[in-house]
Amino acid sequence: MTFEPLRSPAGTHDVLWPQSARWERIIGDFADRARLYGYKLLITPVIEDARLFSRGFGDASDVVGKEMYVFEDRGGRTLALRPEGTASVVRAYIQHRPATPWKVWYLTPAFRYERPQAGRYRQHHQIGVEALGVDSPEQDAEIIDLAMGTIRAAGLSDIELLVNSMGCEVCRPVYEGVLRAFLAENVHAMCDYHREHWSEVPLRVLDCKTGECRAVTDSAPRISEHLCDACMTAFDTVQTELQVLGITYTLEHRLVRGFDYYTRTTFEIISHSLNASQNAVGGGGRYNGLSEILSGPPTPGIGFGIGLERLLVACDSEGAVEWHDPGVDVYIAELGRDTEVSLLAHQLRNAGYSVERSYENKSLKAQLRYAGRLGARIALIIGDREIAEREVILKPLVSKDEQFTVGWDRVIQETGRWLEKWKKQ
RNA sequence: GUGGCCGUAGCUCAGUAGGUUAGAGCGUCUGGUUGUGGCCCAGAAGGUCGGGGGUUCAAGUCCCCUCGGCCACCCCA
Repeated sequence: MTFEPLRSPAGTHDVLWPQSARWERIIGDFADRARLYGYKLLITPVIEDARLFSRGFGDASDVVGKEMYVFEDRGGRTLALRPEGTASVVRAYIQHRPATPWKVWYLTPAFRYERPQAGRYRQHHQIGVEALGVDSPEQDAEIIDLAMGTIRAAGLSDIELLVNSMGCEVCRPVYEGVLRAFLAENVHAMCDYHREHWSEVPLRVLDCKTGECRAVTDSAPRISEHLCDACMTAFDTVQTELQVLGITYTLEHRLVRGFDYYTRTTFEIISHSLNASQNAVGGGGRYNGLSEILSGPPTPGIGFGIGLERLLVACDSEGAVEWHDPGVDVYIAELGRDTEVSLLAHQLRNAGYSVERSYENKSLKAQLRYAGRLGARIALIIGDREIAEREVILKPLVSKDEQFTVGWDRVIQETGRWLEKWKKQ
C-alpha cells in the first residue's frame, strides 16, 4: 500500500537554505536592534483560549469571523492558533503582572484561514514588539523609529510611513457619529459592497480601496479634526518627535487598522513595490483599552508587527537584497579512512573555523569538486603518506598559491594565517 | 467563500493535426590512467506526463471529475 506523498498544507511553506539565510539575517538584526531599544524576548504559546482573540478584536473583525483557526482540544477547550501577536502579549502581562514599563519583543508564526495569495499566507511570521504601562507620545515615536529601522536594515527603501490617530474612548465615538451621518448622505456613491455594508463598521469604509469609496472619503470629515484636546496634543507631539528623529511620514486620515482595540496613534509602513491591496509590510499602534477589555488592570500599551514573508517579497520586487553564501573556511579531503580527520575537524571548529568534509570514501577528485562547490577557501588533504609523515597538505582554493605540506602541530595556525591574509584583501 | 490561469525529470521548460522505447538546458553522480577543485569533454542516474474516470485501434496531447499551485476579490502582515 503506497500513499500520495504528503505536502505542506495549503498556504504554508518550508523555508530552505539559502532563503532561510535571509530570515536569519533579518531576525538576527531585529533581535540586536530590539535589545538596543530596551526590549526583552517574550515567548508565548501559539495556541490560546479562543476567547482571547474574539474579545480583543471585536466580533465584527474578519479575523474573528472567518479567518481564525479554532479547534476543540481533547479536553473540550476551545483553542485558537494565534492570528497575530499582540493579544497573547497582553494576556501574558495580565497573567504575570510584571513591573511596568514592560517592553518585549517576539518572533512568532501567525495563522489566518484565508485564500493564499502573493504576500499572504495561512501561516506567516511576524517580528514585533509591545510596550505596556506607558502612555507617551515619545514612546510612540520611538517605536515607529524601531520599526522603520528594522525595515530599512532589511534593505527596503521604497517605503512610506503612514500615521493617523484613532482618538480615544471619548472622542472616537463622537467622530464615528459624524462619519456615520456623512456616509448616510453619500451611500449612493459608494462601491457595491459598502453600499450594503457601510453601516456595520463605518470606519472600514475609509479603508476601502475602490475608486468610488475613495472619492467619497476624500471629502469625508477627518478624525484629526474631531480629536479631543488630550488626543490632539499627543498626536502633535508624536509628529514633532518624528520630525526630530528625521523620520518622514504621511498623515493618512483613512488609516483605520483592522482591530477594534486601537486608540490614538496608529501607523502602517507600506512598500510601493507591492500590489496596493497587500502593500503593508508592517503596522501597529496604541491600544490603551485592550488590557481592560481582556479583564486586566487599566494599562496603556503600544506595539507593532512586521510580516517577514511580505518584507521579503517587497525586498525581492525592489531587487533590494544581495546575498552571498559565505562559504566554508576549510574542507578536509581524505584518502582512506582515518580518525585523525575527525580530530582535526573537531579542533579546527573549536578554534572558530567552519569545516566540512566528505563522510563517504570518495575519490580525491570528487572531494575537491565538492569543496569547490561549497566555496571552501582551503582544502586540507590527508592520505596515507601524510598520516605516515604526521603532516597534511594545505591547498589554497581561492588563490593560485601552490599547495604545501604542514606538520600536524602547525595546521591550525597555518590555516588561520591564510584565512586572515585573504580577509584583509 | 467567489472568479481567472496553470499542473511533463530535483529546477526552468520543449513536446508538432492524438501514433513506436517522452526530450533539452541547468543541477546531481561517475570518468577523462597511479592521490588534486573551478573551465572543457564523455557517460550515467533520474519521469505513476498531479490523481481518477471516459472517448479512441492508439492520449502528455481530446472530454469529465478531483487534488494541488499561482493570481485576483474580500481582508490583512
